[in-house]
Amino acid sequence: MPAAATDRRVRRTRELLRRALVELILEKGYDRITVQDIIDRADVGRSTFYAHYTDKDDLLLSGLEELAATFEEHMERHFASRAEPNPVLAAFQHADRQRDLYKALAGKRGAEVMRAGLRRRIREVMMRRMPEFLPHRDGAVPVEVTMEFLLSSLLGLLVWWLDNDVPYTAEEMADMYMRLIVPGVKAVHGI
Amino acid sequence: MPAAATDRRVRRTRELLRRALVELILEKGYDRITVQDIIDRADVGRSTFYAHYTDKDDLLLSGLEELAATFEEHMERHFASRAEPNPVLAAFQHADRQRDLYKALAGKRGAEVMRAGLRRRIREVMMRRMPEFLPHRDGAVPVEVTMEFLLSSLLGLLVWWLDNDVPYTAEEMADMYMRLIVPGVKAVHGI
Amino acid sequence: MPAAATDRRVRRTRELLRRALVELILEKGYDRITVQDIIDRADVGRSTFYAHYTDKDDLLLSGLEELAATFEEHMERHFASRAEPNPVLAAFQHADRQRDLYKALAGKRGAEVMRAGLRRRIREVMMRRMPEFLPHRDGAVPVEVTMEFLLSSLLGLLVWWLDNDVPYTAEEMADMYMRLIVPGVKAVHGI
Amino acid sequence: MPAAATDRRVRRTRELLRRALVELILEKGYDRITVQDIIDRADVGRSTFYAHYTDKDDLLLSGLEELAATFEEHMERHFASRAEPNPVLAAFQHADRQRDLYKALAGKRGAEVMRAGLRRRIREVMMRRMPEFLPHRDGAVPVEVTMEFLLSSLLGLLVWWLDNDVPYTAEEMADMYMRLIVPGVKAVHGI
DNA sequence: TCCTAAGCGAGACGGTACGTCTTGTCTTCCA
DNA sequence: TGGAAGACAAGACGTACCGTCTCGCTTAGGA
Repeated sequence: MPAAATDRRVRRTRELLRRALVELILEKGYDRITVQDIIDRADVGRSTFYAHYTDKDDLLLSGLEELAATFEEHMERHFASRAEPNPVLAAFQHADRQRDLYKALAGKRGAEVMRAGLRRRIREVMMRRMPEFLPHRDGAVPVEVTMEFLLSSLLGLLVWWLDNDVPYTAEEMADMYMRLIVPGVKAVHGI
Repeated sequence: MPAAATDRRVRRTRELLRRALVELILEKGYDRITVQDIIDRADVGRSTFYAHYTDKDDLLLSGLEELAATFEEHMERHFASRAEPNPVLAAFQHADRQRDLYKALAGKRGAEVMRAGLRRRIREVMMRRMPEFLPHRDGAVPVEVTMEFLLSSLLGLLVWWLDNDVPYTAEEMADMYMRLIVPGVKAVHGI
Repeated sequence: MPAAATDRRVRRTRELLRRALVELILEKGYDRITVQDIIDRADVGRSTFYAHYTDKDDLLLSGLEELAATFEEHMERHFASRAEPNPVLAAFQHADRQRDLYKALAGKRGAEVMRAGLRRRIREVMMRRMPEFLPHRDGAVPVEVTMEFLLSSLLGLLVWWLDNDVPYTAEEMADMYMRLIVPGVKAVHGI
Repeated sequence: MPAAATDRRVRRTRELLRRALVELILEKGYDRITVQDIIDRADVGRSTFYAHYTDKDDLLLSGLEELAATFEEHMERHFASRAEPNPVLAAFQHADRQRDLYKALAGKRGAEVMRAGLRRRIREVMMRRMPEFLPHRDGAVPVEVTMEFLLSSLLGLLVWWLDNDVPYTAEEMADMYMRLIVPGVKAVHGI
């Protein structure tokens, strides 16, 4: 079996479908898209679509994996090249450089299921890193509360910034976010 | 015209439909509900449903109006009876006393469209009140950024608290939220 | 109980409904008419309609009774005033003088149920009169066959004449019909 | 494109639908049948029905085309095999051999729209053939009147014979019909 | 003159069928 | 042998009518 060639074709088809989905989301919003729209745009047969993805949602979420992969790379470069690396800044920068993709996936034209997946992933990362910075203290706010707080405010600002094309740079957004959260977190966790 | 009797019947039917929707959301989530489910539960004819609401969404959003109305009342009582009234606390309390309704409308089984509506409403209230407390200053974070920050973190914590039945009281939640945001807002806006 | 006045009102309402139906049939055909159309045109409440008739069909068929009644009168006058009375001619004349009513009830914009009722009624009259003129003979066509033949051809010509506003007089139509059927009937029944 | 296989499937589906309709008409009459009844009986999806026919009426009328096609064949065989071919006899024979189909389509359980279509088709055939046999003469009955007369009486007798399962053979019916009409037509058109 | 019963309008309602739309499965052919 | 074409079953959608119903208003005899 010519495995290499097959792989190439499979990859191509998947790419066509993903691209079509992103375009269509930006044009009319995830909810108004039908599978028919996608396969027409990708110029692919109906059965082909279902051979690769179980769902419209499945196709969408496959985009999340892709995004996460490129974000990892971006993070590594960021940490390698900076004296004071800041993951929040890295996130805003990454989003800025792939605005359309981010808007399609996380923005208001995107799908709730996508935002939920994004949230879960970031939460997982946070759960690994946070306890180290925010040791539990008597009388302090529980770590999980602080984490939901940080998560919601970060995602809220990020999506708002993207959706409305707010004219601040990634650096400005990250800076403002930090200035808003740091004092409270310090006060509450006594660091 | 027999307006009074007709009004009474109309009100009753709408109430049946709203109640049925809330029950069903809590049972299986908004997205999996069909109009047929709703009218079966409410024991109402299909055409009757469409005589009152254009949509499943329309019915859902009518619940938001209702909620907003009862919240107004709650707020007034709260401000009348307290030495140091706190709108955030009032919100957590109101949600606590109508947990099921709030979970159905704003929770993860509810609909995105509902959360968006809720967000818009709260934003409007904030837009009227905030500028007074957060006067614009050179070098400060723009008010709109602070507002999105406060909005996202408040809604994020509220929905997380409801959805997961996190065992803190409304008072504790409001207190933790305030402790997390106040220092940052003070620092940034110099008050 | 104020019976007289009540009767008057009832009669008026029924008349309004019948008139509305006939008008609407001529305008857009029986099948495309809804009960709502009728009561709007008659300016009558929905429940009033159903208080008087069970159905659109019921209202329609009530017109048949009315028609039959006026036809009876017409026949009597016809027989009283003519040396050689001819029921076929009487029928064409009666239809001619109430063209609109006939067209609405029996024509192509009318209803099948109406034509069937008309056919049944005429058949009943024929069944009482025919055997006298067409005594059963060996080898002859059975009376019932002849009767269906006469019935179909009479109604067919009558409706065709009305629906297409064919420019022959009632007298001419009756005459042609007679000239077409008499020789055959005479030959077959040996009279 | 897999045209052959698709064609086969399409034909099969249409056949299933037609068969289901005929069965249902004979069971409960055209008017009482719903599209749901038809697709349940044919074991076909709702959308499939509407992919092939716009309507219940459309499906019904497609049966007329089918009938006309088989009638053409029957006529040719009849004319080829007989010394004195008679179209009227051919019609009665054809109906006799497909009694159920004819009863469903043209009978009293069928639809008015079907009978109207049948009438129109036969009229068209007659219009091509009649003038040749019935040349216009002064004082004679106009050809169109004679034609409506022949059409109504033929269809009337045919449908009556089918609907009531009248125990005469096709030959007897054709013979009686001819004996009833020929003398009149001869007398009137002087042939 | 008031009372009261019937006829009536208005229109909400439960129910049923419609024709449309989308989904995910399947079969068949083609490259 | 994988992908394209597209027929198909399933079932929800929003619309259109139907026949039932409840409610007050009007009206004209009989008290």
